[in-house]
Amino acid sequence: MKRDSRLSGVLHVLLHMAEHSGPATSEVLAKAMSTNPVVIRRIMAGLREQGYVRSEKGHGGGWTLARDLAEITLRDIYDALGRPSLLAMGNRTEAPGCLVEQAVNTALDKAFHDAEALLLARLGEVTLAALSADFHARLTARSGSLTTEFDHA
Amino acid sequence: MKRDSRLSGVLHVLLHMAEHSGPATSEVLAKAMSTNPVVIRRIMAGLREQGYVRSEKGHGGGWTLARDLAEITLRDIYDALGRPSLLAMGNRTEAPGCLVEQAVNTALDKAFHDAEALLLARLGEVTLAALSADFHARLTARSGSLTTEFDHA
DNA sequence: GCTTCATGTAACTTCATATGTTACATAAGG
DNA sequence: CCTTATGTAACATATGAAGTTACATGAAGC
Repeated sequence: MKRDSRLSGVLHVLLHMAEHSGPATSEVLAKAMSTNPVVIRRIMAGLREQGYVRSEKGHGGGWTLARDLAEITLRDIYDALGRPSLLAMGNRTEAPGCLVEQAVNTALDKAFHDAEALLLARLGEVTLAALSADFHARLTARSGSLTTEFDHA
Repeated sequence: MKRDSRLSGVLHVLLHMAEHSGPATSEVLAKAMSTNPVVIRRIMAGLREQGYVRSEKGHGGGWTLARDLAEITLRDIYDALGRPSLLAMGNRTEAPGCLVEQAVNTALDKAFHDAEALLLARLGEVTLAALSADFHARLTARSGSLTTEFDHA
């Protein structure tokens, strides 16, 4: 199962934007994420609709945060991405009339639902500000300069 | 994200085997699951190695349960399948040296790990016997005959 | 023995989807 | 009006589950 890394990617981008003064272009963010500018725009489009970021065209344009990091939880970002399925496993739906399948699916669904609920609750507890604070803690722990550590490549 | 339905499929097959007197051939199980016999064999191969089922070739051959349903939990089956990833979401690993990515991944990993642990715990609480009991309860609730309800098609 | 029925397995195709790329339209500075 | 940026469609690629075909292996019945 290939795992969806969009949530991880978006959070990465948003934190980089927070460290960036002024609008950050898709190209700059793409370089930092070793990906393509179009991928950045595609991911950010959903966030813009939800009001988490703003975009501006033309000279001096790019992406800026529209809210304080303390107001955004990981759950918010997950929702803004369209709530992609969290679990890699699902039920067969070939024969929903089969009572055996119903028994199996009912049991699995319960376990799956509980796990999803816990995960969503955990994501709701963490703000981007907390992640940013963790980042800065790691930064000082390494005693490196911001610009140096900021580079990926 | 396409979801892996092997666990659901295997449980379905095992419960059908429990209702089946004598060895069930891959072809019979495949028909009940509306899939291909080879898919059945592929999935069952792992279970055989773990001692949950036996297979016999030739006339009168097929698959039989090697243990009591009460001794097998959903977690056991999950393990026998090779513990495929439970979560559909993962971390980017493009720039593991990036402190921003480290902060993001640490937070996500924690949430993911908690959810996985809960799910595995839940799976460990449910035995195949419990699922079978649920199936039989549904059967009597519908007041149908076993042979009729057993058919998918 | 030989035929038949079944599993065992490799190799291939198909399908879904995240990800990456190209191309071009649109809008805002200068 | 040229440059810079986003916006988006269209296409390409990669991965992995699921399905299929083909053939080998082994056990029962004749």
